[in-house]
Amino acid sequence: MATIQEVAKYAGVSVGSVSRYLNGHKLRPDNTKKIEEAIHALDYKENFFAKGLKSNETHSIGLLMNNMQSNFSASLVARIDDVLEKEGYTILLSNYRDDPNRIEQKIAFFKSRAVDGLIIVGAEQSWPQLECLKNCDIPVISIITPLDYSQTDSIIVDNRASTEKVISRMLSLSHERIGVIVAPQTDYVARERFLGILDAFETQNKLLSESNIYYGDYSKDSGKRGMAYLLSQEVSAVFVCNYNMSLGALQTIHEKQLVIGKDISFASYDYFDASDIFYPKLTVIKQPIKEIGTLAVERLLEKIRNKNQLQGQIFTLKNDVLWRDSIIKNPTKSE
Amino acid sequence: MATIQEVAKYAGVSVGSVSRYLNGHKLRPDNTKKIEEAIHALDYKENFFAKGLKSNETHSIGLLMNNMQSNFSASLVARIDDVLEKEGYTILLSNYRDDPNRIEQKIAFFKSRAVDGLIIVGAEQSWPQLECLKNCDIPVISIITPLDYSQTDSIIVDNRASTEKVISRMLSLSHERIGVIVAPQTDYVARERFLGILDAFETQNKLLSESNIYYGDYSKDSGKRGMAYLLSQEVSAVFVCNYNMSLGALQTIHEKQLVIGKDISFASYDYFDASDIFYPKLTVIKQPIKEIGTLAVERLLEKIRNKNQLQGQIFTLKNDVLWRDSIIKNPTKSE
DNA sequence: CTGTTAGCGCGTTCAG
DNA sequence: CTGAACGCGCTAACAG
Repeated sequence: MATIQEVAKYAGVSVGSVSRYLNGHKLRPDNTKKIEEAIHALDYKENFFAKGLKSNETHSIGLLMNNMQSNFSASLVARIDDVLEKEGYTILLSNYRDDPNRIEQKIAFFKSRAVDGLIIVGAEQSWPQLECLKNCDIPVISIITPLDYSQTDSIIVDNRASTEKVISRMLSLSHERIGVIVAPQTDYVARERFLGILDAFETQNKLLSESNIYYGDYSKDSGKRGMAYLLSQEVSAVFVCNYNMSLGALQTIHEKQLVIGKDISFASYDYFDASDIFYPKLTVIKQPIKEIGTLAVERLLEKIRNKNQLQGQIFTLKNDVLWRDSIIKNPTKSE
Repeated sequence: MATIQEVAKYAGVSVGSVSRYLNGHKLRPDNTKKIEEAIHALDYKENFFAKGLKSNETHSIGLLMNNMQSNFSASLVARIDDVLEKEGYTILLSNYRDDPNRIEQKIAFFKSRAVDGLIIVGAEQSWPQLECLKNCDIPVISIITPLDYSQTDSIIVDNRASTEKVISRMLSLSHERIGVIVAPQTDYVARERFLGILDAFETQNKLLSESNIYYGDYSKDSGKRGMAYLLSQEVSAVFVCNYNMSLGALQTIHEKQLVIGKDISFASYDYFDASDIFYPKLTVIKQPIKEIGTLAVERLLEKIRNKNQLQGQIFTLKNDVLWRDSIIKNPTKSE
């Protein structure tokens, strides 16, 4: 690898001139030309380490995912990569698998790699392991969950409002026994989505019976069990609060040979490839992944440029509801 | 950030001793103790750049994905991350979206970031943009497709044999009109899978009619059209060669209100979450993702330690076939 | 075993 | 506008 010194010697100028050339300063045309030739001839490439030693910048950001197994995760990573790439940045990726201890360790690890910023997906404010973000010297963006640290931006979606919409519609279609499979209420998004469900019932002055609520644990298996339980409660419509559990719920429905959009109405949170291959297609709440990714990167880079001086903000984006025929009017109710 | 010099001064020893301590050399117990205290008191952290300037190592590897939208991709990334993490390495991730030009550019980019090695997923030998791998100074592992460069390892699966198994079974179950949706034959995996199909027919002395082959383009939409076409050919069983096209095929099946495992037999290449939620579950060829990821990382690290001296090899892993009841005996044929 | 010191490649002073 | 020299933090080679 050619160094700046070699380029200088080859070009017959000083290293200072080469450095200035590389950093966009103007210098004598003949020198400029000689340097350009030298760089080309020697195939000079800047040295990442030497540069970083001075600038303390890597032009890379750390991306901490809570999991990697959903359409949401995969699309988000892809989007962030796309946007970042255009700015000459790259992703350091890691998956903390919903484990607060791992997240702490990974944050430290990324810092030791001198990332210029951090994007964290799905971290809970309540985790004590996040203390290290309190006085973090690099910019941090939280996605999915709001994090209340003075410098940290949060990008979230209207979990509550969008869930409310779907349940409202079910109620409007005369479903009186609506079953819901919810996630553990220890988590922010789980709570918000549940609140949206309650909002809908309240607005329409209806009551959600406790026996029509199944508390799952995010796993597909709990979705499966939940749906079996709810069917035993003779619900006519079901809403599932997350992707994995909806897979399990669908499995139960199919095993029992029930037909969605006929025997039962169904909707769930989170779009996935397969939501479109059923007939009818499934009604789902679709998060604006591209917008989330774009905004996250834009804000992060802005903070990097401002040396992390910007005050933390919360951005709330709107989900899309894909209305399909998996929800129908309750057939047991006539007008 | 405290430096090694400050630690040395605080501990009352020389920088050399501190450096040696940090690198695991033995030194006088009293000095060891003083240094440890100093490191703790000053909260010393090694400087990534200074270290790299000497060692030329980043303990990071570049991971180049062809896409990020399948279960396969997501699981592979997660696995590689897991295995790498234990060794103190991290992933630089990028997605070249099946674009040879982007791959070339990304390789250069990663090299400029001084990655210690490269894992490339799904690159085709025929791409001229891959020339840069010919005399690559860092280790390279190719996943999915074999790459014939002297230093490059390839980790592939038995596309051909596993496809052959599935088609053979369909033939054994008296299916005479088997439809297949295949991918463009410009790509390695597409060719292998197609060859597996042909193998099965040949072995059983049967003929695959050209009119029962649909050439898709990997897209879901082509799968949709392909299935509609094949149904018009009155096939009794269908095999789809990749994930996206199988989604489209399933959509058509459902739209036409056909029941898999009754009206039609179905199988496809690549496992996905939703393959399990149908009733019956879908027969799929499942790639050994974890083994692929583990082996890739192991070989890569081995090559890094050997300074890329190891001769390139091809490793072929075996797919798993998940046999489910989506394939049945051809009901129109009696014994 | 320990201390000293010369670079690694670059940016940024200075003095010219 | 240019060139020389220093220092970023660390390792390794050498001398003690």
